[in-house]
Amino acid sequence: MPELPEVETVRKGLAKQLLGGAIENIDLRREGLRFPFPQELKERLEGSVIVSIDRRAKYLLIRMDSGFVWLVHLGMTGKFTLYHPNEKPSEFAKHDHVIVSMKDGTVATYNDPRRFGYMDLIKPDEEWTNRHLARLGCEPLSDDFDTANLCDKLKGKKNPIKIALLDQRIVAGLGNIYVCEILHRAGVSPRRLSSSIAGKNGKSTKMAKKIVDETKQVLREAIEAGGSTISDFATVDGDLGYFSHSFTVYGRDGEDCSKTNCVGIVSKIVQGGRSTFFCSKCQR
DNA sequence: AAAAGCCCCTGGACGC
DNA sequence: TGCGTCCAGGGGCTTT
Repeated sequence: MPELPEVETVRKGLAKQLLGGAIENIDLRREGLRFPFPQELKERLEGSVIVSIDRRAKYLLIRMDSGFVWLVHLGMTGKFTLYHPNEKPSEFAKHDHVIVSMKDGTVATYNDPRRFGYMDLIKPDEEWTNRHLARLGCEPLSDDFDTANLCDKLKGKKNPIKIALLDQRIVAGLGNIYVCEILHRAGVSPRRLSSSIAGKNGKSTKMAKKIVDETKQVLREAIEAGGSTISDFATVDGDLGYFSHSFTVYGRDGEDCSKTNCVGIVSKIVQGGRSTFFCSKCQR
């Protein structure tokens, strides 16, 4: 469930408490999540010190002093919960699959009912060849993601823009909710062909610029709000985010379009097997 | 090569 | 209260 802003919120929460700490023990309470846990995950991480916690797209990259990187994807329902040394849980909850015990007594549990999450262990200097990271497009909040970059990626594409923006090779970190919101803010129909947004002869379109601008804007707002919440996402501290109240189209089918002067009604369609919410009046 | 479809999994909401 | 059905924010993999 977590999209980029939520993962960013989790990253900050984890970093705040775990940075500089040494991992004493990792308890893998099942064989794996979506994929089996890497063979050496436990032994390579135990005893290591966490030197930084970064985010790439929706992945958490927990970097060790040994040069190894612990990659974590939260899937749809992955959640970390942190316990201070003096508030260790007496027993573990259902779906607590990974328990990380730090030398200072801090405990982090990874809970994931649907087990769509996954973990990988990246050897030193092998980040750029990792199967999850190698083909990712640029970070939407970086300067690399601009109108020219987007148009270049969309050039000649015959799929709907909604599908393209969900493709992590085009731009990395957007999910279903934020793509709906971005297209609504940008006034672009989710059904519009990607190639029509790319423009012709290297000339970009106003729609592409709107999409880029609104992408950065909505992500910044959501990160600011501490990530959004729908049903079962909580930040690493257990606090809920409030950005979900700011969704203008997601989950609002049947409601009046919230755009000033627009008299449309939000509708719900299915694209690529997933729900798209949009206003056919102001999104063209 | 690109696009479309399938699948992994549990739980909550809803209808009867 | 107890079913059955549908749906969920992701992405890797296979098929066309």
